Amino acid sequence: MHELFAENQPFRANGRLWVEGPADRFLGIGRLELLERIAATGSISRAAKEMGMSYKKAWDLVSSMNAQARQPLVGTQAGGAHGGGAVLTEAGAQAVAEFQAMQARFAQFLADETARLYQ
Amino acid sequence: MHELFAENQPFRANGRLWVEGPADRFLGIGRLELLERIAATGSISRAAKEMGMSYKKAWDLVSSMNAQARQPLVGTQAGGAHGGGAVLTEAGAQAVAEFQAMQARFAQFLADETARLYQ
DNA sequence: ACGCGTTATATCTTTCAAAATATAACGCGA
DNA sequence: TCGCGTTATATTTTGAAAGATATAACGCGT
Repeated sequence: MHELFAENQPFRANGRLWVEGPADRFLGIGRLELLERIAATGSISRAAKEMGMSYKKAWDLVSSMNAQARQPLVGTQAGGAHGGGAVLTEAGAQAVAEFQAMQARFAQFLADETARLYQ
Repeated sequence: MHELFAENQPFRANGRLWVEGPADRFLGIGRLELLERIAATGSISRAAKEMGMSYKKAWDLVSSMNAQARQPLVGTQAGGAHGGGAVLTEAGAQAVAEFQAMQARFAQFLADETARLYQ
């Protein structure tokens, strides 16, 4: 039994993980979910609505990611069938997959650190 | 060479790590530094001043930590020689040491993840 | 030509956390 | 007894981020 963090294990390690570029944040858990929902819905506005996020905020995030990546993560079309839409590019799909994996390793790290509090 | 995160390695993994209790945050990088400076200066107010933090904010953090820990991390005295002061308890010193170690492992994790972006 | 739903963008408003300010209490030493 | 620097606490102010609102542009289908 550990002295500092004992009694019903109420403490746990937690954290946030992201990838940052020279100036701005590039990818985090919120941007990841946004990309996932854009892929699922084919629309920035629908993805934003699903997340309870304003369209402006979602668009700003997409703009930030597209500006920083060598190739855009999201392709957009204004106007056209159904008014337009957005799709994940190949680079976007790759970014999603890589950050999902990074996030999974981070979850394991946090679980290990929480266990260590009581070892 | 990696396709997504290439060219002069401008991207890096970064993050924040903390220990949280049932209700509130318990220990993070800011609280750690505050504890370290309290230990060094023997005073909440001096520690706060060194960090460019208001005394109130520092006191709130100390209060939060002391309330959540089984034993207080910081002992305080109002009044007395030099007006009073604050010291790190044994539990406080232990918490500092443990979180420093956790933070070091996290730094290694982040370095590994940054390297992986370009592997 | 017009309507529709979307992207694209600017501006205004709100909210909320951080900071600033103020005041009391404490207890030793001069 | 008074001053000092500290802890302890409440209240007010500020500022930045988030959200809301407004408007334009786009291009396909009817």
